Amino acid sequence: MSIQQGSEDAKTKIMKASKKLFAQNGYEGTTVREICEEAGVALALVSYHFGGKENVFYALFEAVSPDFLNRDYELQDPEADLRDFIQEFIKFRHAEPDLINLLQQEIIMQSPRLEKLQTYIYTLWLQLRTILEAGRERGCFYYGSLKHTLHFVIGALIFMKKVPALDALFESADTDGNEESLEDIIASTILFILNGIRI
Amino acid sequence: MSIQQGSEDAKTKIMKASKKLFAQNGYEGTTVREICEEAGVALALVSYHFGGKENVFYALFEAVSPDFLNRDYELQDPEADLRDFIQEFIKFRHAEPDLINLLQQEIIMQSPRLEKLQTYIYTLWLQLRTILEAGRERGCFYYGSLKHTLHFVIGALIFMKKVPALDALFESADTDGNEESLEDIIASTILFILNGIRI
DNA sequence: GTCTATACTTGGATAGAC
DNA sequence: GTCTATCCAAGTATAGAC
Repeated sequence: MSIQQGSEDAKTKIMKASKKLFAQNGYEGTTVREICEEAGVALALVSYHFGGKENVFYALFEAVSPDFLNRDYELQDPEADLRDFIQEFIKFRHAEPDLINLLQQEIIMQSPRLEKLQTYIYTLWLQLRTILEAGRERGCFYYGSLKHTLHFVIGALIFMKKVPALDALFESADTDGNEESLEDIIASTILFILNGIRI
Repeated sequence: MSIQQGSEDAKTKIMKASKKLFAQNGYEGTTVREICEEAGVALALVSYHFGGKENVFYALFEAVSPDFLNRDYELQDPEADLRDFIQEFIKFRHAEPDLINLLQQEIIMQSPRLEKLQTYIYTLWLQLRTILEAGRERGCFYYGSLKHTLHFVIGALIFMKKVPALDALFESADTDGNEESLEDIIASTILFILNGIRI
């Protein structure tokens, strides 16, 4: 066994390059040639290591193990659970922005690849649904339609993307020039969502 | 001049077909061949009438004149303005779901076509921003970061898509079997957003 | 204005040398 | 395990008849 020294192997390079490019230009908007050029390896290596473009895509998600996916909520205090859920989601989003970005694209495009990703997505949003339901039962939360509320919350959590075409819209939005720490973002997201459904 | 009788001309057929397919499979996921097949016309007619695939795309947005884009808010009562804005947006979304869907995809994918669509988008969300700012100044609304609040509200408004992969998540979410009238959706969206930012 | 047939381009995957 | 060179499929756009 050889110690990893200096440059990584082609497989790793391909995964890093593809994560970046997929997030930037989408799955279909990215070519294998671009990936290999970005990775600095030969074209053939995508087929050799992964067996095709599509498998590179799946490998990106398999490589990540989001701890919070397996988090078990006690549901004793749904409001605290919801705060925790939002916090964990935003932390993950912050750690893996490209992956979240890519996932978001795939969801919106209803890509045929979603089926194999269903496990990740479904588990995640099911936690949210369970918390929301428990909260309503216990009288912590108030909302009319669970379905719509899920849409609202997911939308608020997932839609956080830098859109060059809209930069001017958000620019100088908060002129006090404050830094946006991760904590600030978490706090204001929790505030917005909880206010939206709290009695 | 001839009266339109029975079947439309190829140009209209192409626009209808492409709106449907673009919304369903995305711009890049749709081929000119598919469009012409769906429209029941010959392949060459896309180039003949529009000068290429991309111009078909733009034609879809040029054809629509969303009245509410030019709506002028007095800002005397920001809360009422916001209610009105949400209502008008959802009504438009309901009337042109394919177009909103397509726009949403393009935004998330940061497509190169967004530049030419900027006019529509920018005007729309600028109205929202203006209302939010006026509301904060007048003490109707409370929120920490304008930028994040814009993200939340836009996310809540725009993310409303049937995702087959997540159907089971929303299914039987509201077991009371109520019909979802447009008014219900509007009401619950207004409720969620206003609660989120109201003092 | 609409058709059929085809040219041109690009992208994914493979063969075979090293 | 990585490379270069090549094949094949699919997509856009064009030419030319009707």
